[in-house]
Amino acid sequence: MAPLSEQVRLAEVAAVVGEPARAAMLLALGDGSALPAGELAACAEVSAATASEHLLKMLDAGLVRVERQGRHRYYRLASAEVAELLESLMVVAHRSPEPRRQVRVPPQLRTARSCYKHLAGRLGVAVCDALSGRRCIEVEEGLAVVTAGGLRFLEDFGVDVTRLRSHPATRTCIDWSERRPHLGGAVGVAIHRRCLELRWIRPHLDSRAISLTPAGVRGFHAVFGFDPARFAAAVERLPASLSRA
Amino acid sequence: MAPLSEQVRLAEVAAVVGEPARAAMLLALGDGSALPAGELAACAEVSAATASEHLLKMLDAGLVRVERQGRHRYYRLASAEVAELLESLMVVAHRSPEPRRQVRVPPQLRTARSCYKHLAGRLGVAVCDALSGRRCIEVEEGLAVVTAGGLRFLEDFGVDVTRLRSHPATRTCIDWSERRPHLGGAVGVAIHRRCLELRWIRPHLDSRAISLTPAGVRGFHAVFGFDPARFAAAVERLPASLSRA
DNA sequence: CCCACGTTTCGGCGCCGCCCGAAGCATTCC
DNA sequence: GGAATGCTTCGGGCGGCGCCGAAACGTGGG
Repeated sequence: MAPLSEQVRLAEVAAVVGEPARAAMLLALGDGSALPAGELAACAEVSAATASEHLLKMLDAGLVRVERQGRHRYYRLASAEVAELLESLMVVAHRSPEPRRQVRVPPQLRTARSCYKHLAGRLGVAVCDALSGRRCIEVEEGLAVVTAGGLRFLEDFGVDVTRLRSHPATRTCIDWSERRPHLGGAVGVAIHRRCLELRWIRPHLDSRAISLTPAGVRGFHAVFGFDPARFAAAVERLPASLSRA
Repeated sequence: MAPLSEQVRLAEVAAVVGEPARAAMLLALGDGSALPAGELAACAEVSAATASEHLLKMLDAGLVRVERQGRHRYYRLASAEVAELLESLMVVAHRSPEPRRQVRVPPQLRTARSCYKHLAGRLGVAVCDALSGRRCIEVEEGLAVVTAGGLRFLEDFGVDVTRLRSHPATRTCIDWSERRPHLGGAVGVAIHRRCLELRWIRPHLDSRAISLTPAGVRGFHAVFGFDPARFAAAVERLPASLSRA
């Protein structure tokens, strides 16, 4: 009955995440961006003092890192492992029955969002499906293997595939809102980056949601075959000033 | 700032896990076995009444399932996703700096343990390394691809490889105690099952730790090339009555 | 049928941790 | 230098949650 320390530490980490204000902050950092303490306080809807305490605890628990920049302190997730932990929690949380209350995923998040460094939500799943349908990838539980045709496709799309030739596999994650897999790992990250480069997508400032630009609608139609109407809800309607570079 | 419901539920799930007694119970169930409420109370070192409350909360949160058998109630993890969540937590918990206190992983667990349905700990990592060294698998971040030689090796070992021919890749997990990858996914499960079949390993009753049988020592030496002395600490010293079938 | 046992429900106690306002540092801007 | 800004530290209040013993419930055994 010895194994104490491991249990204790697991519980400690979970307890740190398991506080609404802290969870809100972690989710705000979920796409890997760095935010100053004040903004995180606003995300969690608590005072600066309270937020500071929470941030200290998350630092101690190894969930976040901080770097000073002038009189700001920018916090970000400590590692990709923490992002994975958050995803694992989302999967379980979204499936949990929880008697009455029905879950409502905010439509913006559900349509398209970033998951650390790759695409998720309906858009992420659609990309995965499109590649799978064109035999660019073979999807099975937890991972996807890029085919020879997939290599050419990705190269045409503008992704650097040199590393991919020797290691043609990549991870997939279960998408918590869609309950279907989307591409993660190196390939998922590369596609996400390429979409940003092409300005097909634009992350929101205040959440992990993603907008499609008009160019993105055309591009996803031309390259992946998406019905332009399918992601109409995600087409950017905000002035560019409200979006990230 | 709308996305409330998702945050709330994530925090709820994490809070349920983030309580020492509940975490202890979850870890006791971590290998997928089913245990009655009373035994879980003992694992967590709380009264039956307290344990019952905890179990109710974990049921509500969708972390565990229960089935009645006579006057016992057997609890088990609700799904593989919950097991993955626990692993994610272990990874973060084990890496977290946490000022002074140094982590002590119980040696039994560190040497060999099961992780839901596959091998972990030093033994799990050693199997992964051995396969990798013999070019049976190509390991990269988050996954491993089985080579043609690997297919033959696994077939000789007695694993059913029919499905593997068309889908030659499998997941890897970061081992929280070794900080190195071990095999998960279908291949990891198959190897674990085969080792059980051959009676090379025997799970403990009271934790996820695993013993090697004398046959296991010989077998791992013959097939995977392990130094027999390397896992001497894990060789079963208990009477068989204390081990699971 | 009654008792033994495993489990859950109830009531009440005690502590931990979340919260905020105010004060204390640090940094930048004028 | 002084004032404004961003963040942290301190002190105290309050609510919630985990804990247990006792009692209720349900099942199986004699």
